[in-house]
Amino acid sequence: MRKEKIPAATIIRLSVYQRYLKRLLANGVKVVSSSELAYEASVNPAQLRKDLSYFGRFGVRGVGYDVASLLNTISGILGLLDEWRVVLVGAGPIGQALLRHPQFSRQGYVFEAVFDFDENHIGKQLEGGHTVRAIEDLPKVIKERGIQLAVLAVPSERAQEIADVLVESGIKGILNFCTTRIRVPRGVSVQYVDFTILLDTLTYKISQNNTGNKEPVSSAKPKWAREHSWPVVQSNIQRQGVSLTS
Amino acid sequence: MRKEKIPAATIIRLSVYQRYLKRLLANGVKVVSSSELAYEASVNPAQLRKDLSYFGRFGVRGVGYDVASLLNTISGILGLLDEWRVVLVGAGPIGQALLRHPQFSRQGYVFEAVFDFDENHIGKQLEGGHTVRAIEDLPKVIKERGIQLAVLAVPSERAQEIADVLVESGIKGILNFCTTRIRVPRGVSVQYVDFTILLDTLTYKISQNNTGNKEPVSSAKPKWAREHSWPVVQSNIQRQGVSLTS
DNA sequence: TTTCAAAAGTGATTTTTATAACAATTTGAA
DNA sequence: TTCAAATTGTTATAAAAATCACTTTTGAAA
Ligand SMILES: NC(=O)c1ccc[n+]([C@@H]2O[C@H](COP(=O)([O-])OP(=O)(O)OC[C@H]3O[C@@H](n4cnc5c(N)ncnc54)[C@H](O)[C@@H]3O)[C@@H](O)[C@H]2O)c1
Ligand SMILES: NC(=O)c1ccc[n+]([C@@H]2O[C@H](COP(=O)([O-])OP(=O)(O)OC[C@H]3O[C@@H](n4cnc5c(N)ncnc54)[C@H](O)[C@@H]3O)[C@@H](O)[C@H]2O)c1
Repeated sequence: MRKEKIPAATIIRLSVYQRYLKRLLANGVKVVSSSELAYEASVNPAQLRKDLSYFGRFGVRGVGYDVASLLNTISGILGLLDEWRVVLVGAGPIGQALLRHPQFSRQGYVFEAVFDFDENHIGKQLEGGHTVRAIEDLPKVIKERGIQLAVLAVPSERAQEIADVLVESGIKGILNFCTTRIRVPRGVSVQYVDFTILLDTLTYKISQNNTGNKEPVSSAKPKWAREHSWPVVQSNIQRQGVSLTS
Repeated sequence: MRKEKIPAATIIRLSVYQRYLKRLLANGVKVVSSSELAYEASVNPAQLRKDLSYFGRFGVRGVGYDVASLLNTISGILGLLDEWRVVLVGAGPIGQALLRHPQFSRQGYVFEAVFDFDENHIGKQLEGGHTVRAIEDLPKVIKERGIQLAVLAVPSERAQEIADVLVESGIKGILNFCTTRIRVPRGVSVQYVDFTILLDTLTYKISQNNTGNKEPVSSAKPKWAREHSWPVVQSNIQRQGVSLTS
């Protein structure tokens, strides 16, 4: 445990586990086994245990994991015990859809300020109570409030220039909805949300199936699949995006 | 070439290459080398050549790749030479942001119909000319028009039941914005667009850095990095989501 | 108590993916 | 016509990640 390099996929899975743990907690479930939780997350139970083992030992052999405590542990690992303040750049349709959504605040993310370039937007009060500010104020606000996270939802051609400003102002993580890869220095992380690429992978698979060029379907159930009423789905955590990090 | 199992990450990268090829074509660039294109996509040039080699030989040694022809080839591989009709389920903020966006039609995706449950939405004319239809019509429309792709943007609690209807009606690929994993039978593909998970990976990394628990930074430039004016970013294609497929 | 079944933790193994290295081509200039 | 530079295609190697299989621990029932 510890020291070892932790796979990026592990972090993603932790986030998925966390979500199910929240649900279990809400349902009053006290204890959960690796198989149960892994099944919910559609991963191999050994994988789940391995994922956790990078960080310590949190279960009780023969028993399972305490839901509340594991949830707390994972939240801590992900850095989610504190509130995170976020700036939104680009108050277009995507940006506004995000602002409205309760999922973020539930997870501890708070939109602290919203910026746009368009004169027609600036000063407008948005649903949810945010007022759009001029992009010129961005560096000041970030620096003064020590904000570390940004959501980038400007037109893609603007992505790099805004990213440069964000980095310059001290932002450490960018959730990028734009369809261009951006370059950031080491120490700043970027995650891409790229719908069209995901659609393309769907069309690829459908085309494959249609042309009879099927994937070698391993029709055997995975050993760890439990009996249940719906079709068994092969666990399949896939690379699903491209991320520039440094 | 061929036969071999093709990594999911390869398909994602093809989509990224395709995007840059489009841009090159628009700029009148006729020929591109693996290093140039790979650099744009932030991957290793050997990786790019390997990716292409799964499907055939498309370049000219000593010269490079013909932009127009490679673009066409990749589009063909991804199944993007034809138009794809898509149904949207859930005309909330996310759904509407998608409808409005020109990126999709540019890539050959056409929203063929929009469905919602809410009486207040049904019948409404949305920006872009779509009329919201009652969810009850969904199976009929999908079957009659032979639609294979769906975008799922309903409240997450509804995700599974709607997915079941989609599958039952003949949908082969689902782009899922909901925050629950859905189960689908073999032969149907699902891709998840899950913003909060991506934010969580950002907070994880930032927390790591803040606690001094830094990643072992390999400060050496990758060999294939070219000289240029911005900071060199280590290529880093990461697992970036969780996808259930079958 | 003792025994058994359940289930975590983890080293060993397998599988998958990425990178490197180099032979084979091609072009163009000497 | 020959040589050198550029650049692909591909095999070999390395790295990373997932899975297996076994050991240990626990709790509860006999
Ligand atoms: N908007 C975000 O920032 C965000 C972030 C994370 C996740 N998501 C997820 O994306 C999905 C959509 O987000 P949103 O903000 O547009 O959601 P929303 O809940 O505001 O809107 C969903 C729409 O679906 C419709 N609907 C409800 N039940 C339906 C049914 N049975 N059949 C058809 N339509 C139905 C509703 O009438 C509404 O118009 C949600 O699952 C949400 O959790 C959104
Ligand atoms: N909406 C989608 O379905 C979708 C799909 C794929 C990709 N994207 C990408 O997501 C991003 C945002 O999408 P959208 O539909 O909200 O975009 P949009 O272009 O409609 O809105 C972007 C907003 O950014 C503002 N803006 C422009 N220049 C700015 C600047 N220099 N500084 C600050 N603000 C600026 C604009 O005024 C506008 O309000 C785009 O990059 C788009 O390519 C969106």
